Amino acid sequence: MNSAINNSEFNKTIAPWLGKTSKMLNMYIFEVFHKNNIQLTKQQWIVLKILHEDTNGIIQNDLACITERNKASLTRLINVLEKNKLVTRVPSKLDSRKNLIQITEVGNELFLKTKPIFLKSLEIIQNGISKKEMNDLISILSKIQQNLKNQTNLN
Amino acid sequence: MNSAINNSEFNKTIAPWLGKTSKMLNMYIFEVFHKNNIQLTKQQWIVLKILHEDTNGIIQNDLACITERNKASLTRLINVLEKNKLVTRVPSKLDSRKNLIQITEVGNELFLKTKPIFLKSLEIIQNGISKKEMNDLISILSKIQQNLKNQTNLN
DNA sequence: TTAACACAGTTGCATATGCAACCTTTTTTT
DNA sequence: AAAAAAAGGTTGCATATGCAACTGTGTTAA
Repeated sequence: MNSAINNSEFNKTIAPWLGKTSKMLNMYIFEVFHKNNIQLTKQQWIVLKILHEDTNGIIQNDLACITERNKASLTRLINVLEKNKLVTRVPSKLDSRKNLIQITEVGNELFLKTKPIFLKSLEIIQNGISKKEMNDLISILSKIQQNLKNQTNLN
Repeated sequence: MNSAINNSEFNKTIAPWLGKTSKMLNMYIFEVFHKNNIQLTKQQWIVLKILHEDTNGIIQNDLACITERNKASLTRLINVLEKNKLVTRVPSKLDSRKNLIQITEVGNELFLKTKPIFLKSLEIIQNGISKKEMNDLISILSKIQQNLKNQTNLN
């Protein structure tokens, strides 16, 4: 049970920090939503956010691209959201392959209700971290993302 | 498809950066392993790493704690690893509730084979990031983790 | 000592996610 | 125009993960 002191090579890399912090954040958001009787995951929330900002609707492939998941994952995410009446699939009239995903009124209301809660929660967990540190953090993560993109594209 | 320019409040928080970078990293590691014909996920690798360092074996609850997941998740992670002959469940003789999870020889060999590959991959994606930046990053993530812990503990 | 409690693991149910294969429909090639 | 290729979605199969409920075992309190 002694995981405290561990200065191995591995633990000086981002790998253990990134995954763990990200998981903790997801759980925290889920918990906050839960306490407020909101049945949403962070992932679902982000999809709602995007759809809230573009009420014309977005086709699944684009939504997958924007939210950084593959289309199969997005299909299922939309399935859940549709099951919960938060979004609808509207078949495109111009191209019958496409679905336009639109946020419903219920979805929109839920989003507006959760937005301040979500942002407030993020504020709390960024407590004690300066604006500069936040910018640094984002800047470094950007670099890492860029490196990751370069790696996965080449070959 | 235009997700490029987006300076909303939300995008200045860690939320979108953390999740995305973490996911990209997991996928990258999986891809690297795949290319080297290694059937392992990053999560599995980390469990192997811990078991490699403690060949006496570790009981599931402790392993869950060390790897920051709940015991149900760990059970299934171990199921996969056991299925693939990389670890074994050894029932404790002192307390028949407990299982000691031990790495097998096959698991150990696989771990040793993958370790340099893993570390090399991390080096690559940390390319262009100074030691100071890495330390800053880890320090900030530590703070965030601490905040998250405080939040989830208090009620 | 027996009843209550605590601990270790597993399982059901749910979400999230990726890859590969597949079906339709549209676009491009020939 | 017919064949080939590409695009948009869905589905099967797999892993990862959490919560809550449950089983079995050990420890404590009455």
